[in-house]
Amino acid sequence: MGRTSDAKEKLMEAAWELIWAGSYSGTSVDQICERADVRKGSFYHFFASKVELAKVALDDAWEKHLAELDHIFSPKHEPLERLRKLCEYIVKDQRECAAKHGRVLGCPVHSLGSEVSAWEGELQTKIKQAIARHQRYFESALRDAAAEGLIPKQPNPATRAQIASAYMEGVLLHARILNDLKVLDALADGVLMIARMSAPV
Amino acid sequence: MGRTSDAKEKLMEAAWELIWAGSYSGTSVDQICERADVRKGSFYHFFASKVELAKVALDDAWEKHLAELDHIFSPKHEPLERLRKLCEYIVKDQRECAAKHGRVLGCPVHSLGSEVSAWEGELQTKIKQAIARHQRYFESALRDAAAEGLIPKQPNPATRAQIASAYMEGVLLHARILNDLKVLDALADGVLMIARMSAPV
DNA sequence: ATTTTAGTTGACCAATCAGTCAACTAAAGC
DNA sequence: GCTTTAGTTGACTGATTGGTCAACTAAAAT
Repeated sequence: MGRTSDAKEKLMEAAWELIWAGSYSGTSVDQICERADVRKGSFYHFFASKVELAKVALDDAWEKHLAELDHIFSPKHEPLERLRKLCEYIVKDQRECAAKHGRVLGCPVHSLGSEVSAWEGELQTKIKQAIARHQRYFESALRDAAAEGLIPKQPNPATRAQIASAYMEGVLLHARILNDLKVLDALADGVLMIARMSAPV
Repeated sequence: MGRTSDAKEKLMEAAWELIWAGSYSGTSVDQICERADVRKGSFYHFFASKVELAKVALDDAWEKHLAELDHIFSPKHEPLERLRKLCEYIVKDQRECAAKHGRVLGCPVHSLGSEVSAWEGELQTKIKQAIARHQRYFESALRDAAAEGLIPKQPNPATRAQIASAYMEGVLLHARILNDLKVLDALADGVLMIARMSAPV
């Protein structure tokens, strides 16, 4: 079946890292090719366009993240322990990326999502789906926590999940802009405080 | 002193709107000029570079926002009322921008800040300053609220301000990516819940 | 009214952009 | 070992990028 190659994987990895560290518009196809050590002809052999590569790279990264989420949010862990584990995983991941790239990168889905929010197409759809699914993990854990009497029934798990995930996104964005890992130290406590807080008076 | 002109203001407004609606890298000098109905030569008569214009436009927008913040966070309002007023102002502003641009835009400082986070220079400095100052308004109101016994002493105002402002950023980012004004409906309640929550057990 | 000076214009630049293509190469399957 | 076919290459395109400049224009100051 002709010769084999790892150029596709190298391109995906290079693209994802460059877009994550910088931005989609600010990353050129030439840069991606140079980083992947692949010629441009090969790029367009594997991908129809730059945005097509972004889509495939996002898919790939999200699938890997999903596997991790399923592990973290396994019902074998106590509900609130799941949230704590998620925070620890994210902080660990941010630390590793910061060590690798020399700066804090934050959440790739939200960085890319914010930049291309005005577009229409599959990339936008994938990003929205990822955010919605991520929130569902939160909601599930919080519903279990409420059912087990670990947290108040009000605000309800859906509302709480929205607040907690928005907070988490905010912290990651903050850490990226300030390029400061210390911002992440408070993440787990903050999420758990939100998870346990009671409804307004 | 030679002829006068409003080209500088027109360029600043056009640039700010285009960058806010889209992104810095995705907005070209030609686009900015076309929108402002100004020729490129005039652009470089007033601004040394594209990034220079972004800096001045950010300064301008931030100064206008600061005036609004001083009004909202006036001690003549009750501490928690200040936070509610801020939320209402932000939601109102987002509604107006959405009506004007046909989509929810979120916070311009954070969108730009996230995109250019890897850069160094004055633009980056200005963005970090704006975020820090914004958080200080939160902290001041929360400290007053704690002093007046309106909210628990723990978590302390600084921690609470970090959580509340990160949450707010997260909600705005969420609203932008999902392009949905409904996301903002819960903002005020969420901020006030965080303002009133008690420390973890 | 004339000089001064701030602002305007459109042609221009080298570099870079995303994307194309025909010729070429090497490995897999037979 | 030959054929098939997937992958590689580098030169190429036209459009766009940020930025320059000398000639020009009009209003303010004298």
